[in-house]
Amino acid sequence: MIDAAIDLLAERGVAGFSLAEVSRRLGVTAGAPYNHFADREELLAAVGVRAFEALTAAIGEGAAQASVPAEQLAASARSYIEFAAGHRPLFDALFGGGLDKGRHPELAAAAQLLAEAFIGPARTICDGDKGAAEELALAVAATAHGHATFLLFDEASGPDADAVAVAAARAARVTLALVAAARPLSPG
Amino acid sequence: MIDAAIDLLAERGVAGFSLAEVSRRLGVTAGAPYNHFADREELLAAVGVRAFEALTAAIGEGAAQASVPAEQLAASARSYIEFAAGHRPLFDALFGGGLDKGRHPELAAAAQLLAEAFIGPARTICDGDKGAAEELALAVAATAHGHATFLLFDEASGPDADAVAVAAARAARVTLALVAAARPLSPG
DNA sequence: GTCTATATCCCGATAGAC
DNA sequence: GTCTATCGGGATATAGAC
Repeated sequence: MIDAAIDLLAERGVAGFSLAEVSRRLGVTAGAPYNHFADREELLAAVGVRAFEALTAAIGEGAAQASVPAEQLAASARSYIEFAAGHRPLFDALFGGGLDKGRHPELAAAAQLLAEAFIGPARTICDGDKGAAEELALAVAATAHGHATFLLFDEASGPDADAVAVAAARAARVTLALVAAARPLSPG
Repeated sequence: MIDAAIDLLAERGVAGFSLAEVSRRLGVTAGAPYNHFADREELLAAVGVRAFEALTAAIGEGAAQASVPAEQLAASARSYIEFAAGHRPLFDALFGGGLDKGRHPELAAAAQLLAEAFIGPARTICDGDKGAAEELALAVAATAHGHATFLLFDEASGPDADAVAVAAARAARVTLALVAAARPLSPG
């Protein structure tokens, strides 16, 4: 059922997402989902958890292709943007404001895992300084998110492959600059 | 009428935004707005233009409080985050995906003005190199946007003033790092 | 040219059958 | 414990009156 919800969200976006339509696709009547989820918001949260997991996985795969922490972060930023471009409705759903982290702890946990995907390499870079590592990780994630958002805004209808590549490259470049700034004493 | 729409958006968010409710507040019937706007999306776009203008103005006011370009950019980043925290529904509406820039050129123009608010100081910093200036501006804006988004996500219900200040300070710090990276040859 | 009245559709949620 | 049938509410958009 969550799968059907994801498909629907991917097709119609968060606005066109309704329990009734999910039911229709599953071949049941409109009220059936209420036995499995309290309301529309709860199903959305479940989808959000899946989306966070998918994004985290994409980040991880990107990072795995590099060996040095700085490049891992840069690859993560690239993956972040590619994910946003490739799974736009899910991405919108995550940060579009429809989800309330406070009411759904599982969502907070999934978001935390995403954050840690950035914190891992950052910790190595800022070896020892935990606060600096978290700030670097946040800065890199924020950079990736911002570039992703602006890309989606510019390419409102259909993401152009070239534009995605440009945005990803930019974010990676900025990431390396942030890494360099975070360890001014190490060899660049 | 746009004013009423803005008020409604500010109260109920983009999801609870409907032409019917706007009509109700104006004391007219549900179909009246269709003589002034083709459909719901068109009114939303008009509100989006206003929101972009307000954000651009806030950025400008922030920048005006500083004299040196690097500090102007940092102040702009702070203002960006404070605007997001202070006018959350409008901010969500801008980047929540409900707006199609392609179908509403006025929206693209308003977004362009916002971009230029960042490009101005960046141009001074990257004196001469236009490409570098635009890239720096984009990086700063992306950083501000990312920090703002994560702040709103964390503080889902009611933005805490301290959290806003922390996020704003972080974004400003990152901005200064980006400026420093953009002109490695100038005195820091 | 501006609004009212109306038609049509769809959604969320509850109460009750299998 | 899972679904069907249904109620009530509200939104979009059109057709027609002032």
